[in-house]
Amino acid sequence: MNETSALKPNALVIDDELQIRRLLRASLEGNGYRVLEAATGQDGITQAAQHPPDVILLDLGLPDMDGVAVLKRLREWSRVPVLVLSVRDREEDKVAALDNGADDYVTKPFSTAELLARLRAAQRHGLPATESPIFHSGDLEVDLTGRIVRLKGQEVKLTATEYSLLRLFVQHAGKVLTHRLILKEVWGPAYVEQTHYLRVYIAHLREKLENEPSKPRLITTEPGVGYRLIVED
Amino acid sequence: MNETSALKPNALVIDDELQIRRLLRASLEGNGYRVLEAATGQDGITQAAQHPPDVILLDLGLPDMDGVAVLKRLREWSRVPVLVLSVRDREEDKVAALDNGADDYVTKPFSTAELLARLRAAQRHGLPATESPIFHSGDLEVDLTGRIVRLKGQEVKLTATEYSLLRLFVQHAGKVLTHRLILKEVWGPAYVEQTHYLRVYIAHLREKLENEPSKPRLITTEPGVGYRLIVED
DNA sequence: TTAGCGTTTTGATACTTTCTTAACACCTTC
DNA sequence: GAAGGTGTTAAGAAAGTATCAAAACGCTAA
Repeated sequence: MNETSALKPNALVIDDELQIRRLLRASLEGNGYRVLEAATGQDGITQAAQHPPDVILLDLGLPDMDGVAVLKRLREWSRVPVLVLSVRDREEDKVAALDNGADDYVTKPFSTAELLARLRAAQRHGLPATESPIFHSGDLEVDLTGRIVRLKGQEVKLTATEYSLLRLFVQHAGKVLTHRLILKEVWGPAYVEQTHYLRVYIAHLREKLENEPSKPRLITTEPGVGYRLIVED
Repeated sequence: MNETSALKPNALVIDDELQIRRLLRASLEGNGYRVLEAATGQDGITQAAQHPPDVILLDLGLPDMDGVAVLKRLREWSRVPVLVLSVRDREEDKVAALDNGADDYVTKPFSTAELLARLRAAQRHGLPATESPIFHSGDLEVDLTGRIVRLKGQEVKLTATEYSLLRLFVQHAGKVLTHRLILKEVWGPAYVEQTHYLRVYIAHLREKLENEPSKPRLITTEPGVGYRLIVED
């Protein structure tokens, strides 16, 4: 039974020097990041827009535009953590970068371990300490981060398997999920033929979540295909 | 962001050297901060709890306790931005501080302008200004700043492990915590498989905190998944 | 250094919940 | 009314959980 795997964070490296990019790619990939690269400020902005990264490493000495200008442009629409890398150690450069939205300023040459630690610190700022997103449909409420299911405000107890089935439906709310897909996601690839498991557990969920389990309104059957979670509101 | 901080942010300086405190006070007051001071780690923690500051400047070389220990204690209940000041320039000191929740690490001697800019950057991560650091649920009361647990007003003595387990629950009150997560946080990553530890200590907590330990209402079991602290009121 | 004490770790066993399987009823379509 | 897919129920098997208690550990004070 598989868990939702924590995805690798994406880091975007904006630096014109190939050597630095290589060094950073090696360090970052060795520490669980997926790395995107841009050699110019313009390209960096474009990439950040197309594939929003979890953190940006920005060199100040770019060929096409000033690093602080890149930062300003980014900050017009994004709050992604930005760690500035620079050979310049002048106070006013640091102040300018930090006051224009940089989360940290690291002077080259830098120690890899320190850089990674500062990166982790910067990433913490990215995550807002907000409430968890809650899925609603009719009387049903599902808090995916708290693993809490409520019906008309009242908590419903689900077993591990029931919950992981419901979570799959919530993650694809409104869409038809085929038997095979559900079995693969909830029980694992070896179980794609065991459609009777699915029937038993769909019955359990309906028993616990539907007003009239024999007339399901929440989890509907798509005969010959699969099931679907209906979204109301 | 709280009202006062919009006008004059409070900065708490934790440093044993009078000279440094004077220097920082001058710089900070000259730039619109209201300054509080503490000469020891213990006093710093107390002051932070009593007058929640908007930002903390923490020296690592304190006489009474290790700076990182102060940081850890603060992070048990507060997310206030902390800027570490230190004469130590060693990589492992920086990594330790940053990974234990510091927002930035500045090596002495520092440039005042840079320090102020880093301070502004740290403050931008502006975290929800101080909720009450005392948690309540039913008869239970947990004071995270003083590490005090009360039941119907009466203090309950918990061992170090019991407290750190309870603290984890309080910090994620209402949410289901998986066995693995709890074991990783309380015992360390090497113990994620030792679910037996967890059972024993959950039993201890229930024995000390529940009315009827065999019918737990406070710490509930989510079979096959983990445990959860129930929030009442 | 050692004795004593509270805490942590380990082990054994009883207990509870969930999973798996199977048997059968049902409904819809041809 | 047969056939295929679907729904319901229940029981044993398996997995996970609670509890008690003893052993090992580590700290403090004599």
